[in-house]
Amino acid sequence: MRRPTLADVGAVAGVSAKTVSNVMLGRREVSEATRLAVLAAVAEVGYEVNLAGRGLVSGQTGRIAVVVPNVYQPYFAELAERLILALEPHGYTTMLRIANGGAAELDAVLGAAVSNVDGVIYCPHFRPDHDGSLQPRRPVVQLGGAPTPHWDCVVMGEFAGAEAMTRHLLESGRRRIALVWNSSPGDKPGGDRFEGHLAALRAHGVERDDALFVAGSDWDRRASGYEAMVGLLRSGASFDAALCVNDAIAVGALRALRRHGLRVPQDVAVTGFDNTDEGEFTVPSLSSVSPRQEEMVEHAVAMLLDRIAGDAVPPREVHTGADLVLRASSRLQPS
Amino acid sequence: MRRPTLADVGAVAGVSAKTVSNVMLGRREVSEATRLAVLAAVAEVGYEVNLAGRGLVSGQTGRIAVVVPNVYQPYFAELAERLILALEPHGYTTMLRIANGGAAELDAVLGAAVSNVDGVIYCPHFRPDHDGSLQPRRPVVQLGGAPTPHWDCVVMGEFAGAEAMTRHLLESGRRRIALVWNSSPGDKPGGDRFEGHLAALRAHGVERDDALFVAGSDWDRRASGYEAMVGLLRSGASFDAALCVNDAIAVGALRALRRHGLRVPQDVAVTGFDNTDEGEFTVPSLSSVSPRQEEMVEHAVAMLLDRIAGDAVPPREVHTGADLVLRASSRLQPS
DNA sequence: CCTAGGTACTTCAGCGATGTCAATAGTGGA
DNA sequence: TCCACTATTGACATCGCTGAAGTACCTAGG
Repeated sequence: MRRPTLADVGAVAGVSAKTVSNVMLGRREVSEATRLAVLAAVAEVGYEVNLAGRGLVSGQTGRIAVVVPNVYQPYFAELAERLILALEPHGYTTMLRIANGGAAELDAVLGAAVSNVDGVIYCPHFRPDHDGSLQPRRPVVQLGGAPTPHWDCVVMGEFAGAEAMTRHLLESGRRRIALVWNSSPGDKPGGDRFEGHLAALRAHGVERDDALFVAGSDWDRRASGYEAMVGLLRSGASFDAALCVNDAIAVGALRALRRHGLRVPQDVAVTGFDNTDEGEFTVPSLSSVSPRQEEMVEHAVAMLLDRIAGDAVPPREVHTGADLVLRASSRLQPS
Repeated sequence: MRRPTLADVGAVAGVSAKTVSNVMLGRREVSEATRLAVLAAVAEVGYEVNLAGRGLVSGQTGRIAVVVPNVYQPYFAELAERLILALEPHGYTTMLRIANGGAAELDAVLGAAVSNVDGVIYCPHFRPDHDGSLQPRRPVVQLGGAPTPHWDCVVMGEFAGAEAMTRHLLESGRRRIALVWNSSPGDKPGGDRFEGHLAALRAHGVERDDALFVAGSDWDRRASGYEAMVGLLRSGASFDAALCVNDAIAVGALRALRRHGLRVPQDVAVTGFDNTDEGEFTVPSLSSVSPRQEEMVEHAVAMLLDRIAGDAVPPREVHTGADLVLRASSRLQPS
């Protein structure tokens, strides 16, 4: 029960292996009669192209690695799904790789772990501290996260989104806005989301208060947001809003506030980031920044295909927008 | 800038390509001195094994296709992540394929779409109506869903889980248990979960009432559970519990009940299935059947590896257990 | 009738890696 | 000193496929 080869098909159809190859590749230099005979033989013996053989000749694999920190987090799951579906029509299959943490992520992008793919789409979790000493061996496009000058980046509207959401809170009369972030403990806040938040504060003449900054453990799990918010409540800080770094953290924070007897949004407004499906069903439903994933994925795929085709311009940055999705958790009136 | 080959490494190390190959494969018939020299040369030229070449010789690809209906649904996302991580230590990389709906799913399992992998792990969405006329061309293990006699199946504790949860509801004094299912409209309920539910009803002498069966659209999205529950409420049926076919549906149902002014669990107990992370953070937190995913994934991977190794016994069925995770949504006392 | 040019197909080499088997070097014993 | 044996290493063929180049046949134009 050996897997049939081109030669086997050719023997059945009465032509050479090369002619069968030409038919499989859709070449025109094959007569219609031969083509039909070959296709019949292909069906008869159940032939399937062996991509190893083809790849050996072409030097291409037809595969793209998508590197995400995890996939149980709705944000990355949705991203991964969109990427898989966007790559498919271009003839690429997707190797999904789970890698999180600086070293593992960089290895997944730069190391031997992703050999045998034509390119990499990298969705970072932490800001990678890559000093540029290692060059990627194949085209890399980074999707989200803090941009680096080492490869192409699609930068989501982090700054604009955080700024707009903070402005929304300020305009609703909130003044003491807590930040529930996901940096490792001891870390300083940073990144474009943080900068966007600061910009809005400055624009409204509100002073920044570091006592209102709290970070969960290094996972952006719901439980981490819960812990972080519990910590903030215990610290005795007073605040009337919580800008959470993403929806998962916000969901955890919502629960902590509820447990603590605080009403959302009357006592504290809560907002998230990513606009995951889940936010529509929380109690109260969650205001969030929607990052236009579709647009991001489109850009990432287009840039990667350019690179694979041999485009050699220096690394680019594409910036996408962000939209506010306002729901009950940040309105003054309860839903 | 051609990609270096075994011969290139050999030229640097002063040995033949074959010896380099032996080093890469970890063969013992290489002296320690040669081994070190080769490894140094590998690092120097940045050599990476070309899997196309290796695959051509070995006839293996080192890849497994994981077919899921979607990945934005936490149940499948968690499953996919576990599978990827479980396959990695065995030297396999995962091609994640998104396929939903009977035809697309079967094609993804049987058709040419998954050629060039060593095996397939298939997580079905609908019960596949496969008549067995098409034989899979490579080892297939089905993970979850209704078992078929056509390939190996890991059957989660659907019957046991649904029975236990229904029993729990009955023992808490609930008598009119609505079923919020995910079959297409017009479909009859079915499957082991349904049977498990019926068994528990029978055991308690409670009669089944088809007016309490409601199905969302064919997606197990949260929104679908919302719609389904709205429909049930509009129908005027009276019920004191809702056994939802999965957590996503349950989350939607919770929202619909809340909107309608019904209290959970005081007026209506709500339960889900899958025990996704999200259920811990809903309001109220969600009772759910936990399917022991870890165990399922373990079995699936083990069975697939057996098959790939050439195990030719007839298709097997492995049944895994299920655990009740009881939270506020099905307790009589509010949390 | 001959030839140029096209069509349809075949033959051949080679992509990179590894299995087979032969060759070589080194070791210990007679 | 020579031989048998083991431990390493190398030469070659091969996996399935496709690009390049070649062959056979046919048609049209002279």
